[in-house]
Amino acid sequence: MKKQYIYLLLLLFVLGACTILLKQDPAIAQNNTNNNYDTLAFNFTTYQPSSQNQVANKTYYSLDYNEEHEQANWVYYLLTSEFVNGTAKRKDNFKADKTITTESANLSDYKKSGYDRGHLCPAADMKLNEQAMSETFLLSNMSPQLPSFNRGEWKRLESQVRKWAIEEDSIIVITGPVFKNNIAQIGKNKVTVPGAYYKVIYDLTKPQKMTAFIMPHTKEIKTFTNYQTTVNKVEQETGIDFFAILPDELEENLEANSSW
DNA sequence: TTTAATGT
Repeated sequence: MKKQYIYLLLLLFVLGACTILLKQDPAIAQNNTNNNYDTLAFNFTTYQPSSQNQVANKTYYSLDYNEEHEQANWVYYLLTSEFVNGTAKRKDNFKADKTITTESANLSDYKKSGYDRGHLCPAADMKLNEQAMSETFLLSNMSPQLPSFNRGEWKRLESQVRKWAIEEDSIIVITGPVFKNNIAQIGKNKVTVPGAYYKVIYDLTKPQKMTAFIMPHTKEIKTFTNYQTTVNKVEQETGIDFFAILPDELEENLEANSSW
């Protein structure tokens, strides 16, 4: 009888140790639980960028809402092959984000503005399930984009990011506007039409690497590869601090290079 | 092709 208790205690101890070990790196630990997508739900704040305004957490991504410009400073999410290869279909159910305390932009702001409701987190990155897809249509995830930009070179960059997610298994993606040389303001809420957009990509698997893009928001534009840059450059342009949790030396090294 | 949207 006593021996059985000892074995039971031993088993519990081992299980406990395993749980603690798996929890050490949330983003990677989640990736190991292939069949439970709820753990991919956005409960990792480890690599969240510095916030300037209201952070709103969605199920599969989070964003920092900038009331002055009526759009996010950044959207941030983990992109895996499961998200890219999902089967959820677009429903184009654009809607205001009622969780934004200062109120998000609304549908009439964009109506007949001549600008697309451009997704910051693309709908095609959230094919995992209906809820994931639906949450990308919140107006807090939108930025007014020239149709030629949104459906052209920016779209091609978004496709490339999805290819990287499949190649690398999982990557962290951060996307947002650069509020410099802004083009216009649209609607009653005066939604800023930004002068440029950035993307920051971080592959956590070893060897770790980062890359970034800053693309001018213009009709005339070169192939997106011409706009590849470093995370440091994006920090300079936006004032956002990315991956502050990394050890300083690693952060400096990764952010100074565009090693993709 | 699908993806990303607008207008009817």
